Amino acid sequence: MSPIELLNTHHLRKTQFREKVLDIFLRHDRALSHRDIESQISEADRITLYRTLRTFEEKGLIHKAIDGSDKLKYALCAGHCDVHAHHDHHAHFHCASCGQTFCIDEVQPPGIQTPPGFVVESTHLIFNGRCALCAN
Amino acid sequence: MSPIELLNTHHLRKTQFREKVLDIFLRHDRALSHRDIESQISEADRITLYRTLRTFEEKGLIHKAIDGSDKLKYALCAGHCDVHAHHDHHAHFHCASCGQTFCIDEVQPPGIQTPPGFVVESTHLIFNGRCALCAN
DNA sequence: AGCACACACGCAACAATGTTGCATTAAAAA
DNA sequence: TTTTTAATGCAACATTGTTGCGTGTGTGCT
Repeated sequence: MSPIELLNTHHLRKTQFREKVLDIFLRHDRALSHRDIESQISEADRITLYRTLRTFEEKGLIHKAIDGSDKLKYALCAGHCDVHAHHDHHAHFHCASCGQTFCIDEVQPPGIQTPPGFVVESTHLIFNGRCALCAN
Repeated sequence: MSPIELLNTHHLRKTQFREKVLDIFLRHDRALSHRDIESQISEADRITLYRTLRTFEEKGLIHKAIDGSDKLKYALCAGHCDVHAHHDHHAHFHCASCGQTFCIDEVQPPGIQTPPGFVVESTHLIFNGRCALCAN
């Protein structure tokens, strides 16, 4: 999947900036923070990036990757997200050492016994620890 | 458990400010953000609160309650945390409507099959949805 | 009780992160 | 190509978090 294809299928205008951002996501198989992305685009405009990420999330290209760190991160949706709802029920692994966040698609969050009256809309499962590189 | 007892058992100095903060935690059975606490103390000093919360977390009185919102929250430890390690493997429910976060002690996070080399140190399970009050 | 020491507090200054408004520019439609 | 619509870039501002330092307060000691 190329940046342009992604923009087309999600009915978004094709701009240089958006293509750059998507290209970065496609080249990294993990969740990225605002800073991660900004530092990889020369002469990136902070504000435009904030708005680009918000738009991408609203249109279902990316979703928030909740990893338990204080930083908000985003990851490319695996294709089953759309405009109406994110199906972000998958798990994330956050490395406490290098700060990187990886998507763990294999693990399914458990069912819930919430108190009566509570309605669950999405579930997040976070594993915190050390990645293969930092564990040694 | 009273504020003073908590400070004593954790070997912390008893100050007015700390007692106020602990009193707020004891009166609310849920995770609180910096803002939540600040707004309940008249003439609270932002910086002192940051340092108080950090100290409380280091000494094992409170722990970070990761709820998937962009805000960092803290909740009182249930007694099994200490100076050396937080046993924060329990689940949190975050209401998307009112923003409140509740601890769900009954649910146990599942085991993991992480990629080889990855070491898990803690697990967080977050349920996002609507609480009993907001669901109607 | 009084004293000394360590620590907590409160303030200032700064750094990082996120938001809003508006004029300009670029993409899509006519 | 022209018109229309949306994205961009900049300024200004709001919020959140950090660091340094002088002052005040709690605690242990004599």
